Amino acid sequence: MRTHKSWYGVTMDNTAAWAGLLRVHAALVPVLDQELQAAHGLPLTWYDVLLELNSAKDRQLTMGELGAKAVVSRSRSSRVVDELTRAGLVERVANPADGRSAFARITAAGRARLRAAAPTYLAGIEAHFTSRMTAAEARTVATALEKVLKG
Amino acid sequence: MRTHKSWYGVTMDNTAAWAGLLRVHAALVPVLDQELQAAHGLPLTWYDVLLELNSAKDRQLTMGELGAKAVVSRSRSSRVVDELTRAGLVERVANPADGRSAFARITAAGRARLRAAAPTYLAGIEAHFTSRMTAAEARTVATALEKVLKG
DNA sequence: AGAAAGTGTGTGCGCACGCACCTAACAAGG
DNA sequence: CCTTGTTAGGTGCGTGCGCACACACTTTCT
Repeated sequence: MRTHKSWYGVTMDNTAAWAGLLRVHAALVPVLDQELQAAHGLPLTWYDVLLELNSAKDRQLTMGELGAKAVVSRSRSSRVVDELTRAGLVERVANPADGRSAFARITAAGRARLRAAAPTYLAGIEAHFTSRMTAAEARTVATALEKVLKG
Repeated sequence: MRTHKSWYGVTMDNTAAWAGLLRVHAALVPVLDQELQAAHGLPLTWYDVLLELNSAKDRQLTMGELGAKAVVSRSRSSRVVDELTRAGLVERVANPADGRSAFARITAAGRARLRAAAPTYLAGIEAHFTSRMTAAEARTVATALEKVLKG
């Protein structure tokens, strides 16, 4: 140990990657969220849930699946789906195979809203994140973080 | 565009890095926070603030500086310093050069607590994050994210 | 010096979030 | 069929968080 200054600090080489992740998250999430909300009235959470539903089989997911795939928790997902339902972007549909669970399915309006908002989000990611690094670095970051998730 | 499936989704190559960052953050922060809290009664926010103060000149920082450097906002930093003061890990000391501002300075007890907690945090980062990628990848992630912050 | 503009902090307030619990519905075993 | 255990989902509740405001002090300008 103690190969670098302040061995118990996140400024150490081994932990610089993690420290950077924390800072970048803290810095960029509010910016992207506000850009998205200002341009399309969509909170980042709504976008994430809509995206997950849209890419799912039959464009629907149970609450459990949604909570597992999305960034937010299951209980939070349930409330977000409530809001999205009130906004007409998602509909709750009963699960014939299991009376306990109900699917959340994205509506046509939801898909339209998602398609409209996507360019804004992508442009924000590009402007604030991806454009600050090389393409090779972006690929490395992606593969490294995916390996972290798989573990 | 449309070089990959679902061009408006974060699963696209260009945005995979950002998507991974969001997921990894959501997955790991609660884990590391609970590990740290279970072992040393330190929330991750406390650790971050203590670390920032400890590495600052004279081991003290104004609220504005702290809010800028730490992961949390300035207003939140003020309250965290309150809690840390109550716990005896930080003390508020008046700024002779400016009557409005007051420094938050880490105490000896605070430094001891930080040094005790550090191995746990570092081990957690290693176990859940760094060990899942190669050393070269970790370096690339670190440099890429630092470039994002500098921009 | 006095007034006006600017800047650093603390704090009331509302919002987003997750945990723990509760209920309803399935599954297993007699 | 009834009982017991298990699982999915909704919801009350506490908490962490940042915004916007208020206040105190400082700086600048006349």
